[in-house]
Amino acid sequence: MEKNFDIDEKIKVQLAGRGRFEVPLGTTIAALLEQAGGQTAREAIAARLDGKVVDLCTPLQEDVALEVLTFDDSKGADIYRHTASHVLAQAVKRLYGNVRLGIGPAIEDGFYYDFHFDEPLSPEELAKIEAEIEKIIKEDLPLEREELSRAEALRFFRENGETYKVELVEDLPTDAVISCYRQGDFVDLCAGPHLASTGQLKSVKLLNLAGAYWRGDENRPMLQRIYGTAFPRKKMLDEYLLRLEEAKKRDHRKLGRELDLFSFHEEGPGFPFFHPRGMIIRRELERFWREEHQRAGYLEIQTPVILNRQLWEQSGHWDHYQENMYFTKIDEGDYAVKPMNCPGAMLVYKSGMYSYRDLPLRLAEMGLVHRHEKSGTLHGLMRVRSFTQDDAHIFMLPEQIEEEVAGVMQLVDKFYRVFGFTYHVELSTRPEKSMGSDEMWERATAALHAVLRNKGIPFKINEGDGSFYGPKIDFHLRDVLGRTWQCGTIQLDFQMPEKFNLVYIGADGQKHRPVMIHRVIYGSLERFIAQLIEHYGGVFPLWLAPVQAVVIPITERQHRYAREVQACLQRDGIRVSLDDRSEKMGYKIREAQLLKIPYMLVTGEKEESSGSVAVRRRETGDMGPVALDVFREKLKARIATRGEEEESN
RNA sequence: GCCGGCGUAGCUCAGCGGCAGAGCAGCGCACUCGUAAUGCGCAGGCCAUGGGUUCAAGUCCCAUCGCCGGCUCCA
Repeated sequence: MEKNFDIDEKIKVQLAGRGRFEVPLGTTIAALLEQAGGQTAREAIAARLDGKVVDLCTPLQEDVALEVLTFDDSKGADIYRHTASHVLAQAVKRLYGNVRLGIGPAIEDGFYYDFHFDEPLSPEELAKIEAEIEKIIKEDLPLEREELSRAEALRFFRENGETYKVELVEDLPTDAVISCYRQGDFVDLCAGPHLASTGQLKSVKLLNLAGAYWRGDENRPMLQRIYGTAFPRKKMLDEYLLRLEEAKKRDHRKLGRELDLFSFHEEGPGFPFFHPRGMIIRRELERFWREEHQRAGYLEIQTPVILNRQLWEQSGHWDHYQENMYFTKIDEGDYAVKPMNCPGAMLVYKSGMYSYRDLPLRLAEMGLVHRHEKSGTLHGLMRVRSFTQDDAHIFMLPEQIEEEVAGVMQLVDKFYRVFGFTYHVELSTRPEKSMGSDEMWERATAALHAVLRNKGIPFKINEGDGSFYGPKIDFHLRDVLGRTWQCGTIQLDFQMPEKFNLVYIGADGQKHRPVMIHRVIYGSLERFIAQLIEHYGGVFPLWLAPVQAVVIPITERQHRYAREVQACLQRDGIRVSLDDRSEKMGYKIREAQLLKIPYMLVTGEKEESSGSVAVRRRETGDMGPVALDVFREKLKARIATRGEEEESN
């Protein structure tokens, strides 16, 4: 018991949602919450004290406003999982003698901890570690915060051989408060806050094992990272695991194979092969893209895949991008396979003479680029070594920046809307290493700002994350599983026009330098298709479906009629196949459902005699008979609208 | 590229020193069927590739290639 001479002194606490409390000076938050009672108090993880997040064991020293953090609060969830990561570290320390600790933060949906083991850990051992974690939770060890001096901290971690922790302490700013958290026999350097005790953890699960460079630097040692997650209720963990399973089922690599869309082969690692069904999706995406770009005033170009070395030297790629490029020789001359389309577009611009009245000039290109990606980074269609960018370069007057950027944003919005993606926007500003005058940067960044503001679009600023030639706006798609993908980007570029000495003739008859926008909407056709596959779970909307309808005759007697039905729909450009195998109708339907074909047209005796088809929809099942020409017209209309107005039948 | 794991039939997987297996898919035959799997039969393999250990190697060891989970990087 602490002796306190001011034991009678009271302080006033404003507890959010619960009103005012008066308690003795030095009362801990936990004690106050116990007194207050209620659901929130029981689920409390930490508290926000006048805006600062602190442990529940923090004593109250003055009149304050207090807010309880629970798992529902993202900060609360982080604290919960951060404590789980400490328990993981404790378990590992108990089980393995010679192990050194790296770092162990909470991340989205979970946590990890990095360890240096003498002998690599095998995945089977995760179960053992999990069991030890359970034990520590049962032990219900209180977490105690202690602050110590830099010298004390260094001595402590040096004595314990924790070289990584020593490095962390050494790198802390001189004025930093250095704190450790202790739970039983385990002490870890940590700013906190934490749960009050390990017993507050309920469902902790270790998920996988991976290598990770110390401090993310590929020149430093590689540690072993254990990933896990934690939830206050078993049910929440189960739901999360179910979501992971669901994501696995939607994996575009699996669906790509099952739906026969594309393949990869050892003969060309990272180079995708598109199959006929996959090509249909590509072509439909391109068709939509061309229609919309023509409407938006773009002109399409195509530039060569292989270009001379000198061009890449001029563009700066030779110096800055060489390790990602492929090279070849033609008649003794050095050439490179293009990793980007811009230099080609520069040459197209330079082949003409432009007046200010010709601008903006919007040159679009479905450009196939090749980039040498490190072998370990390849990932299905998401990360490949050759891909098609839906590129465009807009050459314009400086005063046209705002309008053009707004135009691109509008186009981006139209595209993502069609696929049912929501998205958020990020604005990246001038990085350390960059080119151009301050004035240019300010002007460009202000222009991007202005467009976002005028459109009332909320955005996040990524300070210093722009490209070296200009600021940019990135679009992050959110798919049906809630994952986000960086997709479209709009980059302002003052550098390329300079390097290539681009000019236009102004109203004053003098030569001026145009400004350029570099932008993509799909990003890369390959990656976008991968996203679509996962977003839709392979269930493509009618206009993208590789097979839009399948005709299913019930017996051989209807084969002739079935062929007529197929031919009738094919004449109008509908992608329709015929399943005339000697199988039962149920079997054919099952197969069509698994292939996610939008319409199954059952043709039996009744349909033949009435010139109709029995329509079965992928989503809703049997819809009953419809006259063939009525169905055909409806289907055509539905395909043409690209799902903008889904009809009921 | 780095760390760890994995490569067996088209696909999903079993076999883990002693004769290479199953289900699905495929092919053939029979069945002619009304909204998610008809039956029978037949094929299908340089067990990723190259080396080694062993009387004997999918199985153990080494190397290479590819894939998977991460790190780094990125459309």
